Amino acid sequence: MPPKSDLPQGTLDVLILKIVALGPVHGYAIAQRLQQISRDVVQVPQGSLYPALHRLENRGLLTADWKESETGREAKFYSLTSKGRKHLEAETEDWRRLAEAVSLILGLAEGGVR
Amino acid sequence: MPPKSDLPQGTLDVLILKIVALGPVHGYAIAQRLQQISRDVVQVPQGSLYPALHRLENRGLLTADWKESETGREAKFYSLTSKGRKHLEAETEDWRRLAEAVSLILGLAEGGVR
DNA sequence: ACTGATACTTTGCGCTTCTACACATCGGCA
DNA sequence: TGCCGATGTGTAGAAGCGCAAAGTATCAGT
Repeated sequence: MPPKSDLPQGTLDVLILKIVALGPVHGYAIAQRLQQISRDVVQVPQGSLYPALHRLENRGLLTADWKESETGREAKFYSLTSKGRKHLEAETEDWRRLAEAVSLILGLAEGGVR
Repeated sequence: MPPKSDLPQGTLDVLILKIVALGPVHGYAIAQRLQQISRDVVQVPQGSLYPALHRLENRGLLTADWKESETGREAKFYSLTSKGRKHLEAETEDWRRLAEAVSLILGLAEGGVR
């Protein structure tokens, strides 16, 4: 079981947007899914999750509605706005480019740059 | 030419350590190499670079010596300590695990989790 | 009656990054 | 001679973000 990693600043937003993009979900479920899919590498504390959700809602990337959850309890279900969808695409592209660049650098051999 | 991406928190340290690991270099050259290798994806402002270097030095991961640079000017050359080398290995491993997890999540299809 | 899981909220701390400066030397060019 | 860009290091202020911690509430199982 791999130990968890703290999330770099800005990464949480993209992950949340992506999960929400798969269909309306409430906050608690988002954290569970992230943890589950990443096999415990990504663990989102509530103190990080809910402020992030409010942030995204204030930016107009998410909308929220109170509905009944699967367990019969009231929960806030988040959906992606069209603005959020565009943002997700851009952020995803950014991540890909960055991840490629970082991997390139970290993969450098002792020889240096040629 | 791809637009630059802002670096997520903590990523800068690993990149710096990696460049320094290839051989002693001064700060200015570190920024140049990062930008060059990443094809302008990674651009390190001086206001981010030097505080990061001091931070790493204070943590005992880097040591600094004033030497004459290639152009004949005085410059601070940074070297990796053994502690820094261990740290770099651990951080690199962390990055790999995280990048894999994030890519996994961002690569999810509309179908959701099975 | 108690514990654990579900579900949301808020506060305060600490850290990092960015923008914007400031300072200094050197080479090239008009 | 005067100016500008590149080289090279540095600081100050502001803004953002993630995390720990604590609080609130309901529900299922023991």
